[in-house]
Amino acid sequence: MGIAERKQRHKTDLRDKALKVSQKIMLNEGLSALTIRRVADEIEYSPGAIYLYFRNREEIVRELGRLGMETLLEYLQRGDVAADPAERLGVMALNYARFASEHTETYRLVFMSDSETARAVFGSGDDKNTKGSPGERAFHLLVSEFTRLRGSHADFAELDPVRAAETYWAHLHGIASLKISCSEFLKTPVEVLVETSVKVLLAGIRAVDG
Amino acid sequence: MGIAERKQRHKTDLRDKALKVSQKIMLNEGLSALTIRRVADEIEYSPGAIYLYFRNREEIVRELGRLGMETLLEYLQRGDVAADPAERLGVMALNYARFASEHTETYRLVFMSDSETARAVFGSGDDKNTKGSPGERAFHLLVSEFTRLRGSHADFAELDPVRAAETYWAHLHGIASLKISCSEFLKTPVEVLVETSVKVLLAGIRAVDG
DNA sequence: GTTGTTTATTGAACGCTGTTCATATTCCGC
DNA sequence: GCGGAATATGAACAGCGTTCAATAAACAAC
Repeated sequence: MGIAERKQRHKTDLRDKALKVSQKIMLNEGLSALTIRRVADEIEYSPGAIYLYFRNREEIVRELGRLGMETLLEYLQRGDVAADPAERLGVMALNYARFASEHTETYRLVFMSDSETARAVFGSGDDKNTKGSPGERAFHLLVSEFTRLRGSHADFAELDPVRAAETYWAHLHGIASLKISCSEFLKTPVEVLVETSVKVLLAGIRAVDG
Repeated sequence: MGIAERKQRHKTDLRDKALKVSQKIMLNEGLSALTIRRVADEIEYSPGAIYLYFRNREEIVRELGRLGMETLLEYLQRGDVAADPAERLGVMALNYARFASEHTETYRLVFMSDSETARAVFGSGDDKNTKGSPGERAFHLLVSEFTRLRGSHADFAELDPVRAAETYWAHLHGIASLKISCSEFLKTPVEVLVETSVKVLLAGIRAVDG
């Protein structure tokens, strides 16, 4: 049945093309420029054809969110260069901030718009992806790093890895998103803020939980 | 010249009414339900009339942001009940989180939408309001509390109040906004997260800057 | 190769949005 | 009462997401 296959391939090809175009539009002109008619124009189909591949605009946005989250995951994984868990957490923090500043529109889309989008990224997808959603995997990176930290330093013996990871992430997200939505509010450069925050947080966790 | 006054009063009355209605709509049905036609309907005027009182929809949203920020300011000022600076910072943090959860839509509008809105809230308004914008005043509350903390505890002698306030705010914002946009991501209840974060941050600041 | 059926695609339409503007109405000083 | 200014309207424009009857294309069967 090569025919059915070919048709299926054509269909997913078109879907991918639409997705790629959508991402290009979002990155270049912002999420508000991402309209059904615009995507249809770009792939040289009629607006209605988009609905053969996506339930609605929201589904496109959600997919872009997932794609973005995969990228964030890659950024975080580059923290592996360091040997010490604490140092790795520092590198991850800086990479997190770098992702936010280099992919502002994506970051906005995933973390600062309606909760439906976030759910698509963090929710354990229906697919039998055993590794979990990109959001879960990213969060797990932090958790396991804090677990490692607990094991390697006696000062952190009482640390709760999940709690610590949530605190860590929330803090990074606070810096990154404040910079995006209230750019002139934070006078201190983001890198400086992140670096000192990492120090403060680790010192604080050690003092409180240790 | 009673007539001109009356007309002016009528004009500002109508503007206020439109603003009040707009706020009601936003709070009850979300920002997306706030449309020009809807506001016009509610105050029983034609859609075009709105543009006699506001330059555009954005101006309405910005005003709602300012109003919301005034409320946040009130929430923060209730931290005055405590005597100790550190304790006051703790109360303020909890009140901040409470504001975000009780005025989710407003919080979203001010801190999680386009930077123009935030600029209206944080930017030193053109008006000769000597006390500064509500955003600046709110931030100043934190700064002065950290200044007080520095003066009252030898442990915090080297603390930079502005830097500390930024870190503090960013962290609170991180928790509040993550809870809003990725509600199921944070497993730990917000109050718990805020309380432990306050401890961690203060301990961390003491350890690093002290 | 022609037919019949299924699938893919279209283009017009609906109801909504913010915004503008010529028109109409209302009000005020004279 | 009259002229001019302020105020208000309602239709219009261009755009949006989305739906759907009508059409075109692709295929299977004969």
